[in-house]
Amino acid sequence: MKATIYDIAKEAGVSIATVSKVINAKGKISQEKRSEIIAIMDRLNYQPSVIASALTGKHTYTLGLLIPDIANPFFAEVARAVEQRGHELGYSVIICGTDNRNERIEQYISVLRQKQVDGIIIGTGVGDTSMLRDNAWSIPTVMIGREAYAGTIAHTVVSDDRQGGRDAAEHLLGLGHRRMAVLSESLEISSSRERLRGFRERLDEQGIELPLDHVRQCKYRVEDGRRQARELLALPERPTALFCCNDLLAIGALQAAKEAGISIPQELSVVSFDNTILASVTDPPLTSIAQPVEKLGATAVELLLREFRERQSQPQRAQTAAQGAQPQRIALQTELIIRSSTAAPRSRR
Amino acid sequence: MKATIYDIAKEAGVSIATVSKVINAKGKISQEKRSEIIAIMDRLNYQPSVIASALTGKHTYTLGLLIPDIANPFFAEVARAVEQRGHELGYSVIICGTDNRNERIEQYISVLRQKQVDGIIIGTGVGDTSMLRDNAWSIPTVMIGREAYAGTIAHTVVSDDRQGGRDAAEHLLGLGHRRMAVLSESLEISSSRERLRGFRERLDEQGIELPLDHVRQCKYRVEDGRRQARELLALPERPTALFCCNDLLAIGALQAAKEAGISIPQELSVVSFDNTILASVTDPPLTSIAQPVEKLGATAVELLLREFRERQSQPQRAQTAAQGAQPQRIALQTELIIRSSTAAPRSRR
DNA sequence: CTGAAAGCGCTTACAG
DNA sequence: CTGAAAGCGCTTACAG
Repeated sequence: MKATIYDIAKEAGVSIATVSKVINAKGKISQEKRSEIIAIMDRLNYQPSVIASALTGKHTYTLGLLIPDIANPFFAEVARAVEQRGHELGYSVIICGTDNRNERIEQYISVLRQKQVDGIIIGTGVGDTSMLRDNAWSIPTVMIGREAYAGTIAHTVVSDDRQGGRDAAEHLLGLGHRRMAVLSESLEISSSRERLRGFRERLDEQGIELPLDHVRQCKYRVEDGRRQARELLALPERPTALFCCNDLLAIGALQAAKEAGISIPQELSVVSFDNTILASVTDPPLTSIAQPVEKLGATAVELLLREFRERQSQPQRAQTAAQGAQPQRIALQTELIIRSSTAAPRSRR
Repeated sequence: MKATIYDIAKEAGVSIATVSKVINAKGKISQEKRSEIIAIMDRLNYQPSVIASALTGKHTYTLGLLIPDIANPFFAEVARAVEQRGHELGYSVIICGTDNRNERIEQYISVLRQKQVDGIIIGTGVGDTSMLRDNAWSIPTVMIGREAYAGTIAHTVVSDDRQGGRDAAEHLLGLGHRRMAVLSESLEISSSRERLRGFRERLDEQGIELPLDHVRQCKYRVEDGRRQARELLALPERPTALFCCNDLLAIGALQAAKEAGISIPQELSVVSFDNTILASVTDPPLTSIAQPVEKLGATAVELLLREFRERQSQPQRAQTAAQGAQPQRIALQTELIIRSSTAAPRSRR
C-alpha cells in the first residue's frame, strides 16, 4: 500500500501534526526532527495525497480549461501554453472539449465544480450567461480569447483583435488593394466581431467601402472557407484581397483560388489570423496576424493565481458579489507576420 | 456555501447514510423518500464532492494523459479522442505535455499519483523503464502509439505501424519507384522503427535496396525534415520517392523540394504518415498513411476501464505482480490515403 | 518546539 | 427500509 502520513509519523515516532508541518513547511520544527522525517518520507516513497489535503486545505492544484476543440491547432496551442505555465506554477489542467455546445459546457462546469478545481479558463462560447454568472462567484474564472459576459465576475485575456484587424487592413492598403472581402467566423463570437470591426474601420478611414455581401460568415472549418471564397471569387468585380479571420478559413480560400485557377499572391492576396502552424505550411505560406498564444495562456493562468490569493486574503467577502478585485481585462498585442500570400494587386504592378 | 450531504440530510429529516444511498443508487430506499431527497438535492443545487467521495470510494474519475506536445497536430487529435471517449464514460482527463523529457515525465507521474488519477495513458517516450515499472502495479496504465516496455504491466494500443510502412512501400512500388529514401523520426521510438521495418521489408521482398544513407533520422520538426530532405535530394542518384514517418517531416520535404525546384509529384513522390489535418492542407496535399486516431484514443480509454473492473473484482491480488489480466496489445489498422503527392516516376511515364 | 482532537464530505459495513 | 459510527488522509487551531 501507499504510505500515509500515519506511517511516516509512526516510523519517526512523532505525531501526524508534526509530519504535516514539515510537509507544508509550517510552524517551527527542530532541524533534526525535520531532516529525520524528510529522510523517512523519502525512504518510504511517501507522497501526500492531494485528495485528502484538498478536503481540508481547499486546494486541488487543478485547473479546468474549456475550449471548443483541442484538435484545432489554435486551441491546441492555447492548451499547450496554459498547461505549461500551469505546470510551472504547480497546477495540472483538465481539458474540456466543448464543441461549442451549451449542454457540454454546462456538464463540464458542473464536473469541474464537483472536482473542486481551483479555477476555470474559458476559451469557448458560452451561450447561456446565467450559468456562468452562477458559477463565477464560486470558482475563479478567466475568459481567454473571448470577452466576458455582462454581469459575470471573470477576468479576461484577449488579443487585441481590433488592432489586428486594423493591421491586416493596413497591410493590404499599403500594397495598394482597394477591392477587398472578408471571410469571418460567426459574428456571435466577440473576437470575430472585433477583427472585422478593426478591418472595416481602417478601410473607412481611407474612404474605402466594404460592401455587406463581401463579408461572409463561416464556421471554423476549411470546407466553409472554401465554399464562401468560391462565391466571392466568382463575383463580377472580383476582390483582389481577402482577409480571413483564421488560418483554417484562409486555407479554404487558398483551395478555392487554386480551383478557380487564380494565382496567389499575383491575382489574389490572402491575410489570415492566428498564425498557427498551418499558416507556415501552406503553399504559399500565409501572411497572418499572429496571436501571442504563449502569453495569452500564461497570462490567463497568472490572473487565476492572483485571484486565488486575493480571495484568500479577504475570506469574509469571498462569497459576496463584491469579492476579489475588480475584474481585469488584458488585451495583448498581435503581430503581422508577412509571408508569401500577399502582394500588390496586379493592375498596379 | 455549497450544500453538503449534511444539508440535504437535515432538510429531508434523514441520515446522511440514506442520502448517500440515493446518490449512489445503492441499498433499498423507499420510493417516496428517494424522490423527496432527489427533489431537495435539486432545489439546493447539490453536487456531491468528488474529492470527498474519492477519499473513501477510491475513484477520482480522472485520467492522466502523457504526450510529448499537445500542439503537435497528431497528439492534439489523440488528446481529443481520449478526452471525448473519456467524457462519454464519465472521466475527465488531465493533459501532461512532457516534451519527451524524462524529468518531466517523472514529475507528472508523481503528480498524477498524488492526485490519485484512476488511470494513466502514456503516449510519450519513457526513457527510464524502472519508474514505469514501479508505477504500473499501482495505477492502471496503457501505452498509446508506443510499445510497452519490458517488465511493465501495461496494456498497449498502437497502429499497425509495420503494416503501414509496408503499405507505403507497396504504393510506391506499384507506381514504379525503385530509388527511395526515408525520413524517419528517432529510431529509439518503437513506432518509427516499425514503420521503417515494414517499409524496408516490402522493398526487400522485391529485391530493392534501401541504402543506409538513404534513411535519415530527424526530430519531429518541419525544419529537420527540410534539412535532411535537402541532403537526400542533392544525392547524385537522387531518389524518386520519399517515405516520411510523419506529416511534419513530409512538409519539410515538400519545402526542400520546392527550394530545389523539384516538382511534386512529377519529379518526386512523397508519402507521409499520420494523416493529420496538415496532410490535407499542403500543396500538393499529401498521400499519407492514416492512423485511426479516434479509435486509438477510444480503445485506450476502454482498456483502462476494463482494467479498473478487473482489479476491483480481484482486490486481493491487486497488489501482486500477477494482478489484472494479462497485458493486452492491440494493433489497429492504418489506411492509405491517396492524395496528390505521389505519382509514377518520370522515367517511366 | 510538539501533540491531541476536531473536522473536511463522503462511504461502508453493521445493527436494528 | 433506515441510521449510528468508524474511517479515508490530511490540516488547523488550540494547548502545553
